[in-house]
Amino acid sequence: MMVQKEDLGLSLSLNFRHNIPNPQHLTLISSSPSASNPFKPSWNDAFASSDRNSDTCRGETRSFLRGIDVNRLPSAVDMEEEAGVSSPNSTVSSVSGKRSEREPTGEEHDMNRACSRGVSDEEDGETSRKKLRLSKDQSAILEESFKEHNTLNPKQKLALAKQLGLLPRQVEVWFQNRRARTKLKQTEVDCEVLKRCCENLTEENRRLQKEVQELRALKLSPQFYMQMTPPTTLTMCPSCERVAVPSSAVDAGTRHHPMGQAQSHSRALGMGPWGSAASIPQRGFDGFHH
DNA sequence: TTGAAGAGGGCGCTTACGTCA
DNA sequence: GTTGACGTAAGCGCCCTCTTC
Repeated sequence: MMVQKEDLGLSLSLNFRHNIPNPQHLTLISSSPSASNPFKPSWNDAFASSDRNSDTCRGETRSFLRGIDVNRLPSAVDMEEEAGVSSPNSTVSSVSGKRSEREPTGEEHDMNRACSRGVSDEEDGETSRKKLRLSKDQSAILEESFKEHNTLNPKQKLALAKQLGLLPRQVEVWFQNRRARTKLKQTEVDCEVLKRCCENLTEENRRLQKEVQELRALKLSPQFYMQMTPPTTLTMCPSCERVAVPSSAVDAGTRHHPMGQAQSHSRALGMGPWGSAASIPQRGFDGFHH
């Protein structure tokens, strides 16, 4: 289904109420409308006050939905509509996520059987689980709804189920699976970013190790120290990130600073903050200052 | 005010089915 | 026609939050 795949790329930054490993977790792509408004309360409140969102979507899609859905169950829809949301014996609870509550009634079981496209009653045994395939239009509408809000309250669920000619349970399952797919996609993206970050850090570590080796070589060869041009990696000013003039390691420290902040450029000498244990292994510099 | 019980919803994991190469 | 990979609808158990008593 192309719509879903495309939308996966657009909805990668959705936040979930649960299972957020880190509040500052990576959020890379946020072009989805749901990304800008990922939190449930505002959406639910908006829906509770009026069914504007659903009505808008419904108005655009209801017309062409009629008669196109191979799985459509008008009788089921009417039954759902008649079920009161607040009633403890309502269909909402009977089709909600819990297994004990999902035990289908006789009529609901018949609906589920009827939803099994192309499966005859003879083939559909009591223990077999026949899956229906949502139509492209149904998936598209669900995607549109998901873009607006990635969770549904019972009212929304019923409205969407009615609109699509599906059972509320089917809408609920679809949203659950859709959230799972979005999270999986986001996890993959985060993993890629972390991998690149790790590679960068590895490269940085390699560079610093090399720098340490160079400094150690300088330490072990003081007779060459004064004649040597400092390694280019050692002449970067840590404060202004300008490369010092390599004419002299000593001069490099003060050449381009009007205030003569020699301590900022003492790195080539193995002194100062960069030359201390702050960023370079201490054992490499023990005795170097003394 | 506090705590137990139940309902409802979400998520992770898994299974089973449909589709396609 | 068969098969394996893949996508996805759906089942199940657990956890959390909220409400009620």
